[in-house]
Amino acid sequence: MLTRQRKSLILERLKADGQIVAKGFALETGLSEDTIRRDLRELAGEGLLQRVHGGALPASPAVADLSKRQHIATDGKAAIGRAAAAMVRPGQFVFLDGGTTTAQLARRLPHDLKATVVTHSPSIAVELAHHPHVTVELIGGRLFKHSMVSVGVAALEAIRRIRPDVYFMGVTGVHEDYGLTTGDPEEAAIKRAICELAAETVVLASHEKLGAVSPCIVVPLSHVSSIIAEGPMPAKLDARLQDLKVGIVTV
Amino acid sequence: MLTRQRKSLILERLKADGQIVAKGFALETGLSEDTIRRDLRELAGEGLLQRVHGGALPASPAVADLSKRQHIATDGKAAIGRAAAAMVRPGQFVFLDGGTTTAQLARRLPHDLKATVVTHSPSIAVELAHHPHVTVELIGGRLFKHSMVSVGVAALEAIRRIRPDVYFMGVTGVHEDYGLTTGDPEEAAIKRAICELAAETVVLASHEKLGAVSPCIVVPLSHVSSIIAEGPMPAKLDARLQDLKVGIVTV
DNA sequence: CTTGACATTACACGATATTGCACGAATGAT
DNA sequence: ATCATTCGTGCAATATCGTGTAATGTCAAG
Repeated sequence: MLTRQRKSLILERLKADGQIVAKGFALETGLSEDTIRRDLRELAGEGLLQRVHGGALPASPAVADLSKRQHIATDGKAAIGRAAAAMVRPGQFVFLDGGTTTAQLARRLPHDLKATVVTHSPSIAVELAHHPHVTVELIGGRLFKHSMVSVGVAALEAIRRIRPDVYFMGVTGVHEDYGLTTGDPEEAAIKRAICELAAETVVLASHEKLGAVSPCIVVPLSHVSSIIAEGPMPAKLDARLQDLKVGIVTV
Repeated sequence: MLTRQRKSLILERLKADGQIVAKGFALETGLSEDTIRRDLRELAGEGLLQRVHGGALPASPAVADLSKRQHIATDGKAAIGRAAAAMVRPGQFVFLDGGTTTAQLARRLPHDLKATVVTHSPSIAVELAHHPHVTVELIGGRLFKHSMVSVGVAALEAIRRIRPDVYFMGVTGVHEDYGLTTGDPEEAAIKRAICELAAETVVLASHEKLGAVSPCIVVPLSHVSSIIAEGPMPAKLDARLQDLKVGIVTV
């Protein structure tokens, strides 16, 4: 990777996330920490960003407006995204769910990854536009604005035609008895369909989802291959997952 | 290999990949690194690319992502967007093309408008998420990242099932003889399909598009109901449009 | 056909830039 | 106060750059 590209990548990320963590960024990009640190120092010298211990912040503190702050995902979601991104193998055919956590995943995919990503979320698609070697396949349908995903029969029909290697699913509840749940019945149906077609299903769950239950059941826990969760797993849920031989990754 | 060929090969590759690595390119082409470097230096001298250590990057930050381009929308595009937004009637079934101009349209739609908007562009869909009473229908397909629109057979198939009241089309060329043109054949085909299905087609053209021609023909001017253009219309084009009874709105 | 002017290319080499590593200093967390 | 990170600097290894030079190829005039 060329120096210039690296630097613009850093600035881009900085604008998107509102921060850069030197070590994390080095890991994501596969570059050495030294190089990243050097770049950060130089960019700071040019006044393009503000160097801080551990990473960097945008040069102008004005960027800290409220709308952007909302977009800054919690550290937990970022960590989940990073862990999930690391699971994607080159050449795979991946289905990405909608939601802020999966958006983090999309952003964290290695910059040089060659793969095909299918999604029913326009915001995820926009996110993936920056990845030069990722082919994006968009699932159409009626847009459910709350979650920013396509739903309805058109979406279902399009989904039925694909067989993803792995489905990264976002949910609002992961419960030992009720399984995976979400708030909208249409969305639940779509998730269910994808889950049944995908060879593997990986669930991304930030802390508040663990042990929680939402109105609509997606699938029981037995349909899940792995779960990437934030923080400590509640004992009951953990036991249940172990029982079902579901892979557990905590970040 | 001739110098000219080499140079155009370099520029072509640069446009496709967004970067050139001197050593790698030399290896691929079987040419010596010196030659490549010389070419790069010369091209940089002509301002056709940007020389960096290790290779070269595109001269214009035109490759800068669409989101950036949207934010620097010209006043003209904003005005076109506003005029077009005013044409939308409540309850209509509208197809919105991708592109920066149509993004302006989406942003300018009255906040209380009740209508259905179909689009094959995820960025337009994201834009429309803020409109509480607009139902959004997304057309899926393979994502053509340059323009951020779905293309391919899947997109075409989905489009064939709808009959929009009005199609707001963006193009890169509006010419008295060649009609409407754009840069990508797939995209042109999609535009053509939508145009044929829509009851009305309204073309949005910022100033630089008037009288211009791009490689791929979409449809002749006779297929257009109205055109919303920025600034003075070239005389020939104006005459031709009048002839064909195409409505003309200048902003 | 030969010759010489000119352009292009490949190679050599010193100069410069980049990178990764080591180590002591600085920083932040416990 | 202690400890683990993170930082910054110096340094050596490597990669890349630009220039000079010789070799090769092209072309037109003689």
